Amino acid sequence: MKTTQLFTKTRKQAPADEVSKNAQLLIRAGFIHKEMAGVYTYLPLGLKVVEKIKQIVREEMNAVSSQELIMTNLQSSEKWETTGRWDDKTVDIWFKTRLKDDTEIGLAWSHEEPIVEMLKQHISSYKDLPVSVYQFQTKLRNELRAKSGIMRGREFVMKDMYSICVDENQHNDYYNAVIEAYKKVYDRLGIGEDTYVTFASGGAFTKFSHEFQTVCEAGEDKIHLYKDKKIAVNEEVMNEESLKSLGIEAHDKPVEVNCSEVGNIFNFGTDKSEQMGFNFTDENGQKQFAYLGSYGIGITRVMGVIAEKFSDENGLVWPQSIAPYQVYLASVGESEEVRSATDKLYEELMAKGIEVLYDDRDVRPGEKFADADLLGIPTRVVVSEKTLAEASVELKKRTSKDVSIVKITEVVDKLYKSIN
RNA sequence: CGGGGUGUGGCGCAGUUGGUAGCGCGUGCGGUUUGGGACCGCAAGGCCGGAGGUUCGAGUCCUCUCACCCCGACCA
Repeated sequence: MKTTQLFTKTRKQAPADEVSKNAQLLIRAGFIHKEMAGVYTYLPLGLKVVEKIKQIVREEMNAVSSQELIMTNLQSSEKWETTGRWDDKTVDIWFKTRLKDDTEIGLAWSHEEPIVEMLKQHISSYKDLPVSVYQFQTKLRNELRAKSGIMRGREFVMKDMYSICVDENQHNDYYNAVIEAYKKVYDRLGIGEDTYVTFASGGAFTKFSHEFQTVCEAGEDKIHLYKDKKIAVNEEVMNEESLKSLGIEAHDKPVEVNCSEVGNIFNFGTDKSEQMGFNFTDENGQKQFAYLGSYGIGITRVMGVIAEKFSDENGLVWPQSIAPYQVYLASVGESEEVRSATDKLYEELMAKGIEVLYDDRDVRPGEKFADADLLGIPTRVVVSEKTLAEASVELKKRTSKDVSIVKITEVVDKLYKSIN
């Protein structure tokens, strides 16, 4: 992609109505556009990042034999009434609307009840199990107060997965496999080291849930880390009873850190299937209640967390795995020689399948460098008369100040190897 | 939802005691520039969130309303 063709330009100033770092940077860099409080459009650059995050999640969910589908955003009230969660007093973030015939319907803030109802109709035998399905869907939540840019919006993209197992062992095995799959996801997203499996409230259905909390100054949660025991506990469940059940003693001293919840998984056991009448026939012809699990990852929130965590005073700093482009190619000086050499390099990089953003604008070098930094592209390649005099180009990592000189004949291979 | 704050060209802001809007960035054209967001000139672009009111006259005062931001509460 050439900068002159790319939809959206960067801007020097962030809009006054954004305070959170992630939104300021993402807006300045042209990744997102604010529609209203807590509601953002994902522009071409932002969409690329979202899709890359989704693809990593997709690969890891497929690896635990889950199958992708997509549910609807319009939901009937019936499905939620069986669990008592249609009530606005129980779930206070519902967006509700009406059909022309006055039927009240809800806009999806979660898909748990609808998906269980749907699965019920397709599963009747132990031979159908275990099953796991997932989707990437837009969730709509009528939050009283949106905040923190894309980290807590009223409309956001979430991966939610649901597993159905025949018994506790099968279920626990799967649940643990998902925990491992989640760890792989966060590793690949570059936040593995700072992401902790955390004990948290399980809400209405389970005593505890597991959250994946990423250390982040802008996060809304506070967790207590017991590093020696490798246990993290959400502040919301810090009480004697839960600490005792986790084997934490009085002399264990935790470290408190701000975190953002990037994933949350629930072990429902058979509670939910009993409530919703989800059963299947076992080998003996007996009706059994299914074991259910639910597993979420906030796709757009993860993007916000990464934008917050890795950015510096010059802008965004994307991990290579989710950067919108791998290489920022910039020509310095507008001589015919520089121009044609850069054009040629651009074509060669493209031919190798390297995602490159070519800054082909006729602007001063400083502006190109500033934009390369703001956009957070991992590698910057500069072609100028100076470098061409030595048949070379400059290479610079976004995360480093060092500039290396590479022969122009070798740069494509070198980049290809560093990316693949 | 409680408390606080802000709405003026695309963005960031200024606008004195009310006298029918100004700056920077950005944009277009011309020119000089070209290694960390250059500079000169010209130009386009706003009825001041919306409605009502006071007044000879309202961006400036009053009322209502909408939107947005922050703190808190909330976050199965």
